[in-house]
Amino acid sequence: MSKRVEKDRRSVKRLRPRQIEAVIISTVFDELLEKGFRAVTIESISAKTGIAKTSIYRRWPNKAAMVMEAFLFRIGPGIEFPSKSSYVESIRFQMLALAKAFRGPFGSMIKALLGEAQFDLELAEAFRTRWIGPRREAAKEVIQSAIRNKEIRPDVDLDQALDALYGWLYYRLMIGSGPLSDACVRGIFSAVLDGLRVRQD
Amino acid sequence: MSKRVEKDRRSVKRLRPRQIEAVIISTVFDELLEKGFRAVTIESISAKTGIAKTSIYRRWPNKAAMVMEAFLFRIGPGIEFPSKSSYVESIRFQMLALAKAFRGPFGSMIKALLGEAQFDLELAEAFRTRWIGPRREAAKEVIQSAIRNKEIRPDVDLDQALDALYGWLYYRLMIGSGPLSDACVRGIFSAVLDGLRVRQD
DNA sequence: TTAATGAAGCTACGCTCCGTATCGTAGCAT
DNA sequence: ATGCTACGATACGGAGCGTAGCTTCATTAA
Repeated sequence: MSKRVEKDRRSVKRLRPRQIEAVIISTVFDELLEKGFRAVTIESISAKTGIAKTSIYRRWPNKAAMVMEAFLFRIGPGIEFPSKSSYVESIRFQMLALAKAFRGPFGSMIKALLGEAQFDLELAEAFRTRWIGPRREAAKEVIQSAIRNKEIRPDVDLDQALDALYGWLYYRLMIGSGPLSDACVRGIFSAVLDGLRVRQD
Repeated sequence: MSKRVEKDRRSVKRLRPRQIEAVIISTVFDELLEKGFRAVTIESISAKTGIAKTSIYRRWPNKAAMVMEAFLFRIGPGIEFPSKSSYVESIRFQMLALAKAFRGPFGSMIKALLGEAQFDLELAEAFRTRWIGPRREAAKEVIQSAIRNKEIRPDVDLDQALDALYGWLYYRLMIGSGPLSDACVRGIFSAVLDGLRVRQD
């Protein structure tokens, strides 16, 4: 317990503010991966890093905010839309990549953050504005391009189109009603693109 | 604090096991509505009802299980599919009713339970098998009827169809990316039914 | 009627984590 | 050299968890 403190009594003894931020964020991220959201506590991070609890509370109001910061810092810009032969194809590939990410530790983090966000208004807001928002904007642009390119109907609402396309991914992630396999992505993607209804040709 | 205990020292003094179950479930439900999931604790329910904490722990292993029981007991069978001129119409109306329910306290409970389920395997399992599962089965039957009636394409996977139709509802509930208004339901429903893609007629 | 038994109540405990306050002091800038 | 700022240490009160030991009551069976 707090090996660092013992070891550093002589040499370092005290970290610079900038270092503290970085050390905490990286430790939080690692602990998140290794032990999950519930196991990460302010106290455990303080103990693990040797940084005083008070120093953590000086930066973040609570655990959720701290974890969110670590999450966003490490995740970076997210998953891009690759260039493909068509915009629809680009969306399909991005969705496959997102589903793949959802299957791993990244998915676990989203699960936990979104779960916790149900009880924490600020976290929910942060999740919306800092994670969901930017990604929706990027996706909207691609869809608009697809509309201009006459691949997608021009009369659909962009937000509604996004929810129709991506909603089920989060639904399956949270509920676990089915796999997030490539086959599923392809199936649902084409179902939504082409419609469930029998054609009245 | 524990007015009941004082008051009943003479007359009732001790509840029967059956009564205890009922009193707890109904109190949990009310508190859930009034104060939300996080504010409901085993200790607060014990204090409110005057029933000993130990008696609660004799019945449920933890708060989540207790809350789930209260939720299911009061909610009952859920929202039915009404008879309409077509099966697709029936689904549309049921979805409108579900969205309406999601807008109220019932939606808050789903939010909280599903949020908590991200951290509690047993609760997640209970949520899947006792809430999601039965409703999916009912929906599948309607979709199968719709397929037999040639309203919906026969080549779609039932689970995938369900996720395409309903995923966004849970997504919006959890993330709050947009309203759950009737207009939205109509928009997304018809988008998924008819497809986002431009027809290649 | 009386004893046994099962279940409730009561109390108290140890634990973890929260979030805050206080205080001495190290590191940096001037 | 001197001050300012931020860190580390420590301590605290509080909530809530889940468990244990014990007493008390209601029901049932002898």
